[in-house]
Amino acid sequence: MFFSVDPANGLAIYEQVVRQVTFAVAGEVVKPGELVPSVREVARELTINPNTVARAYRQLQADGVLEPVRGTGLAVSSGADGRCRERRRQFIRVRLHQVLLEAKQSRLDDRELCDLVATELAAIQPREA
Amino acid sequence: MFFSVDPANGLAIYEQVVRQVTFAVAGEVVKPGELVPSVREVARELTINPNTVARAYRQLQADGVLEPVRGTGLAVSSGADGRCRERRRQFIRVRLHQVLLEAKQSRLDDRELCDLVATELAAIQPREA
Amino acid sequence: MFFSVDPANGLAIYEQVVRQVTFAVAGEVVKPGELVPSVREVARELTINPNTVARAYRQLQADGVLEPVRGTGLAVSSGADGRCRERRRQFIRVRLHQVLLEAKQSRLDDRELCDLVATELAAIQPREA
Amino acid sequence: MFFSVDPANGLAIYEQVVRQVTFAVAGEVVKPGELVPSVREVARELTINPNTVARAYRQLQADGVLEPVRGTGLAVSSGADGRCRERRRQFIRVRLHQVLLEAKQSRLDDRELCDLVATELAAIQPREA
DNA sequence: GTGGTCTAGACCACC
DNA sequence: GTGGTCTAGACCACG
Repeated sequence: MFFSVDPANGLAIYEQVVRQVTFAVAGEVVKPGELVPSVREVARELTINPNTVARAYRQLQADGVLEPVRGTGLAVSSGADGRCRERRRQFIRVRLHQVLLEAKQSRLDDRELCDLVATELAAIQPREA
Repeated sequence: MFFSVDPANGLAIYEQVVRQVTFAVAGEVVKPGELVPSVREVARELTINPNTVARAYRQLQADGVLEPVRGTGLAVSSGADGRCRERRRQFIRVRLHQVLLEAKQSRLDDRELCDLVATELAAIQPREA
Repeated sequence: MFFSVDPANGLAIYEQVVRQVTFAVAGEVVKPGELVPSVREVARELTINPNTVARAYRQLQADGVLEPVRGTGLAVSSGADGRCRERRRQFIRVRLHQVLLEAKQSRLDDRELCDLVATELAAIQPREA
Repeated sequence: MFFSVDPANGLAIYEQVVRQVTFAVAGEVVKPGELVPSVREVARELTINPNTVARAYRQLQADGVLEPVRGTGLAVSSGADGRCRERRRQFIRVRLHQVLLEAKQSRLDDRELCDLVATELAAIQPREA
């Protein structure tokens, strides 16, 4: 299993699944043509409702990330990796923009904001000379 | 009026009001002891329901940011500015952490991530040397 | 001035004034026939709205505790001391009953309740061999 | 249903619900992990508005007494029993203190006060040796 | 089915 | 005028 969810996250569980799968494809943890775990398996593994997984997979099909293989399961669509990378980039970009804009609009001091960004960037990247 | 809301933001309107007021106090747009606009005034101004504003103001009282002045209105509590600044810092910090961690976990390339951060930081800051 | 109010008490200010005067009469701090401070004086002293004091005095007249002395002010009614003592007794009795009943209904342990009562009784009475 | 409300109590209905639930948890009528009756069920049972119940439950979440189980309902938080017991104790203690102090300050005779306390304590306790 | 949110409109006490 | 409370009814996302 290449993803997990946090039920007490505030975000909808099915959305967490959608994003996790999208990012897994973007990061080439699963490649086009490979099968993703079945709805039942994911539900059992994460102890969430199968309906919730089904809903996520339904949206991923609508997104063109997954496609059904008759009688076998769901596979990552060909070319989905590129699209997922773009989606990941957009996602990160928008969220970054939001938080930085919000900080600026709240009249947070420039220096304090830069400090925060630097600190958090460093915290994320364990090794960085 | 020192704040506004976006009804189609995804976030609850009352939460937007709570945050806006908190940030306004943090940025010293309103200072301790000063009255905030009345429930009805805010509701009229933002064309939202008075109950929604009342709910936000109620939470701000629970947060120790506002306090009632009987028959007069709600005023910023003394010492609320410091607490609001801390709350603002925490808020920004957590959101930054979330998005950066998410980027890292999705195996986004370090260089691409840094480019994004630099770009968005520049976009936020009007003056660019 | 033989009483005070706490604006941030939750209870209405005018009710606090009513009760304080009633209890002052019951405790013979002011006796029948004596004048109570004027509306303006009380308002100035407690820095509350004169309307609020007037309202309290109005109710005290309706209660038969105060009566107007033409051109002079308001005086404690004759016989008001007895009535105020009875009112005070009732008031305390009812409030005691409420809190004890509530404690019992919430399944608070008998022993813990008795401890609380004893402790608070002792705290009230500074000297008690 | 392990609680009830009195609409004409002076206290806000939602506050009565908050207190009843808190005391029920303190008295182990409901235990951590167990679900509390749904908003709609309580509203139907007590014939009050669902919004009023929702408001009480919202505050209980803020108090850390209840926590949402997505799509299932609200459950008593783990460790809430201890906190609720402490809160119950504080609540009773403060109310006792208020009424006793008030009695003392109104110069009520010590003997009369003790009589009142003894009488009401006896009235509360069914068994009387 | 669950809780969460919002709107609309009403009544209250207080100043 | 102010905030506080309650009711009524609607829509949403989630499981």
